[in-house]
Amino acid sequence: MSKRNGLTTRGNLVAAAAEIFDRDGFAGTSLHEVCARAEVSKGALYCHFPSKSALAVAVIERQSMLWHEVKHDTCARGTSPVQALVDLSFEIAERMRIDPVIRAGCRLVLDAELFDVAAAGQFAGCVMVVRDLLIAAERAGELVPGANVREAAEGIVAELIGTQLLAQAMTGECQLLTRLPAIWRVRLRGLVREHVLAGLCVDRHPVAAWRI
Amino acid sequence: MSKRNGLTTRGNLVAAAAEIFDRDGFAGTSLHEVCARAEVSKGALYCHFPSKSALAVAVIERQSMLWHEVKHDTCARGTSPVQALVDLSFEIAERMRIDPVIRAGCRLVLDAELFDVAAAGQFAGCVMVVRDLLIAAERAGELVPGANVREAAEGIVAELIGTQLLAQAMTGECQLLTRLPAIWRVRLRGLVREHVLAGLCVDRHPVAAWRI
Amino acid sequence: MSKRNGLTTRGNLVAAAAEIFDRDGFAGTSLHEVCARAEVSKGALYCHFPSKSALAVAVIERQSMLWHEVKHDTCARGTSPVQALVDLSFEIAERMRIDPVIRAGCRLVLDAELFDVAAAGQFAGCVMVVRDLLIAAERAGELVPGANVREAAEGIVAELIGTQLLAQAMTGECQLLTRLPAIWRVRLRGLVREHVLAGLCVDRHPVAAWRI
Amino acid sequence: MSKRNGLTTRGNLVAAAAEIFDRDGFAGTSLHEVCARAEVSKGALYCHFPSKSALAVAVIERQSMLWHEVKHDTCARGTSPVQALVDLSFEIAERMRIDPVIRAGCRLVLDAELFDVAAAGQFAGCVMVVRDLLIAAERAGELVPGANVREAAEGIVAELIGTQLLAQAMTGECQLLTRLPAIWRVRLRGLVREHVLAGLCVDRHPVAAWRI
DNA sequence: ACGGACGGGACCTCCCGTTGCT
DNA sequence: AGCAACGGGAGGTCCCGTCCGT
Repeated sequence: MSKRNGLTTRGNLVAAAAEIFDRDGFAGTSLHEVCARAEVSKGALYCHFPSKSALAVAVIERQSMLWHEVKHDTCARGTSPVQALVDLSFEIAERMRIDPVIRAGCRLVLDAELFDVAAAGQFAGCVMVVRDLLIAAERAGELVPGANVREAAEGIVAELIGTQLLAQAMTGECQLLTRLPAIWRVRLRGLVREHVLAGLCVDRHPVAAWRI
Repeated sequence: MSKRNGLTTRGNLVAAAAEIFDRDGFAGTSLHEVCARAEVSKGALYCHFPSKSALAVAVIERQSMLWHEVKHDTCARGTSPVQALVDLSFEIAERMRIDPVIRAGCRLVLDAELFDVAAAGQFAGCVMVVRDLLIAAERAGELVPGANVREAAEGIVAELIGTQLLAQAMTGECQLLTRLPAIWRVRLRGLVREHVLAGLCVDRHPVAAWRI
Repeated sequence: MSKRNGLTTRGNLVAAAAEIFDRDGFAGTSLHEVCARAEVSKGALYCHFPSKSALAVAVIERQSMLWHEVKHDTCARGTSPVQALVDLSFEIAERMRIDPVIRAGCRLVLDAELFDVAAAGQFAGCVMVVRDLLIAAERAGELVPGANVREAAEGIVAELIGTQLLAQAMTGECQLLTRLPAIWRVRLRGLVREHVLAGLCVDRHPVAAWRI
Repeated sequence: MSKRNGLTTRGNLVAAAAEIFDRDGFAGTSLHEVCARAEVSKGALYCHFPSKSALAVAVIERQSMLWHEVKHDTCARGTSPVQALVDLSFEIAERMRIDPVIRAGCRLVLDAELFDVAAAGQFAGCVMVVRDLLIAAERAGELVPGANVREAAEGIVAELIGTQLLAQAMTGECQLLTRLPAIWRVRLRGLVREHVLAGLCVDRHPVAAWRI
């Protein structure tokens, strides 16, 4: 077999692990299958990760990086903060539907207390991204006075996650995307000023294709 | 060992399984440990459940029964439907904190697609309970005109679940109870009439002790 | 459930055991499946047989009884001893094809040394039946002078069994019946007098239907 | 423990498996005991054979190889084809008595329909070896005119197998060797020309020691 | 005679992590 | 860096035989 780059091997392993963690959970995942999908051998895996847990942490960390990439891409469009928040939610929903890294990360944090630290950082990062956007919106005068930014940020993320899980459990598929407009209709009422709400586009803004 | 009743053994197994499924997930749970905790042997388990999956389904089904018990108990107090809904949410939150059957059921439905049918029924039952209360509230004239009952029910359940998961992942504990007032403040705004909202008690109503 | 006769239960168990021993061998047979097929419970089985081995021995003993039944039926037709021997072989071949008791008995004697005694008696009985017919033929002057009756009897039974196994292993089915004429052509040459051989009907003589 | 060669481990496993399959049959064999006898661990076995069935198939395949080795060795002596056939039968009989691979292979093909393909190939190979020798004998003018070579080959193998099984079941030991002269006396009559038969040595020709 | 919960024990499978070798 | 063989162990399954109750 041709020699691969070390980084390539590591990346393949994380990608393969994300897919199978997403499908089978942490305890249900076999490193053998991960190696087979990444087309490397067990020895190679243990060259990069000292244990199964370390591999899972790597998946979670990669998910965290994706969070910030998404936020950066969304903000780069130059829309208003609230609009950026809505767009961000669509982007998150889309990724929860198809990106194994995101899906696996969400699942792993529920699977084991081993990952508490990583998991906390993970969700905290997500909440922080939302809160930062809300703070920016507050500074831009888009929020109603007296809005509790921290509470709102946590509530938004919680509802997104809950909706995703509920939809997945009940329909077997993820329909978070189709529920987003209704969610925002409830969420933004009482949080965003009327005139901002009127100018908001609560729909999907396709961004440029992003690599898996 | 003395001979126990078959139903007692079965109940012990479900209770023990709920605790360990809750702690370790489906794939991470060892039937050996379940048997040890229930103080029965592997053979006895095999008498009642043909497989690990069947045991998990039994846990989920028992959770569904608890849902309806909770609803029944809550409605039996004779309060208004909206108040019953709020009280119900506190009851659910409390059980999510301490009742292994409820916790395990919530976790199992995320663990395997094997349980899709059971899981769908499970969450569907929960949504249905909420929706029934909302419909009763609508008939009692407690809701604002034009309220989308179905959407609201799904949104409420989704936010409760998401909040629970988020709190658990970030803090290691479940703090759904402390977040409920804030959740209802957002949720009921625009759904329930002002005068009803004013008379609402958004706090915990301890019910009679319930057996595990 | 209606009360069954004790003997009926025992007979059902032997019949069910024969089918499954035939299919799965001794070690591969589950008493659970035997009980299910016989529509009795484990307790009932252990009322009649103290162990799995005892059940197998009962199957073998029943097979021995069938051997002698077959011989009796065949001799009752009043043909010459050599003709009776040929007819008997067809009857044996037919039963090896469809009678679970015979098939299971043949298989069990190869499965465990636990049954050595029973097995020896089993095959010895079969050889004895053949030898008795050969002795009768010798007395009737149908054999060539100097024929070794004992050797011939063992050889005949050995070839029948070997042919059965070979055919079964190679074709997945038992074609002993179709090979019998060729076997007898070789076997009887040098054993039976020419004029007897000329009058012999080497073909299947269907006897009256026999119960399973 | 010191690292062994992969092929050595595999060979040890097949040899150990042959012994225990021979003694206990397929279903009655414990892979734990196989591993203990081969002095390898379960994991090592799993590296070479994905399942118990695969291990059994490997035993059968090795037996097939032994068949052809035996034929090759026998023919290499340069005797006449019929003499080679007789010598081959003694070799087979000897191996059936002491070679676990041969014994296990014979037993496995009766144990499970899983091995139908392997079993068919196994016995077909044995029949083919005999038939090839008979064809060579026919070309050498050693057979009587009109001899049915195919029928004779199958009959010979069938009688050898049947005799082996019968002797084993009745006496607990294998006495095929002692019965071979009598078998050949019957078998070769009417198949081989008189003058060839006269010069035949129907006795054991010890070959060079062969490795297990 | 019969039913079925029950005990305890292996069975095969398969997994995680290590080790010598390339 | 990467690999195949390997070690040890535990998991789920299922089985045989017992025991109480009917």
